[in-house]
Amino acid sequence: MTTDDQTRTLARLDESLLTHMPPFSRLARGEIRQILDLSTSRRYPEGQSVFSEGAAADRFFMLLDGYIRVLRITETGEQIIALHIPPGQLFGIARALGRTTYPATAVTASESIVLSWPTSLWDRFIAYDGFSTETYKTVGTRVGEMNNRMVEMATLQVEQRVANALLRLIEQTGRQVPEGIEVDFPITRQDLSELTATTLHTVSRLLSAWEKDGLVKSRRKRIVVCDPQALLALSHSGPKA
DNA sequence: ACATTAAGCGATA
DNA sequence: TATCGCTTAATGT
Repeated sequence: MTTDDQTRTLARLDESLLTHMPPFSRLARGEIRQILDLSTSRRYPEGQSVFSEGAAADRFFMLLDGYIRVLRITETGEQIIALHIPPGQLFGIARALGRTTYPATAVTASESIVLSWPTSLWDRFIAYDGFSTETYKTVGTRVGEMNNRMVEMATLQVEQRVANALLRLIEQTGRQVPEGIEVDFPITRQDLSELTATTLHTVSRLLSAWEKDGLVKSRRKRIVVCDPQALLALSHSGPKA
């Protein structure tokens, strides 16, 4: 929110941008044209805040490219990462949750292209064929994921939590590379620790140990999973003897 | 089985 | 050069 090329609309957007995004895939070309003409597109550099927890939800968003990190801040100022959002998904859809403020903060995990609309248009969007069923489907998926993570936090040990988090990351945002599957955006040990409720030190030690056993390969801000099978086995093995 | 503290090192800007 | 990401050891709970 500090430096602004604020609401700069990029060069005229092509309809094909949205035709294959689930919330809009059932719409006619003309409808998509209208929707695009009502939208504002903006590019965010890595690490930029798109909106903040508690702020008035005056807009809702569609991620065209990049990755969004959804996080909350605790009373003591620590960050908790709730989930990551891949391209093609809506976010900041407070109205879908019956809220007038954003329930969490959204930060770009990598350079991102974001489309947004005023929340006042939400009811109009809901009327579009397939829009509401698709958006509630993604809401359901996210709630389910966070629910699973709650159970994990309460029952699993740190090593298994981190293994699970890594598996989900490559499943949702993985990119095939020669050595294996790489998390598609820059991610630090600190980030991974905020995802799994542990410390960056523990994550660092785990990754070092896994790397020695050939399960992963990591450099600064980049993590490649070489052996998902072994990681999966680790993720649901009981406490160590 | 973990967290915390501290120290140090290479990469990055 | 200063900061950041990362590693490791030692120590505490």
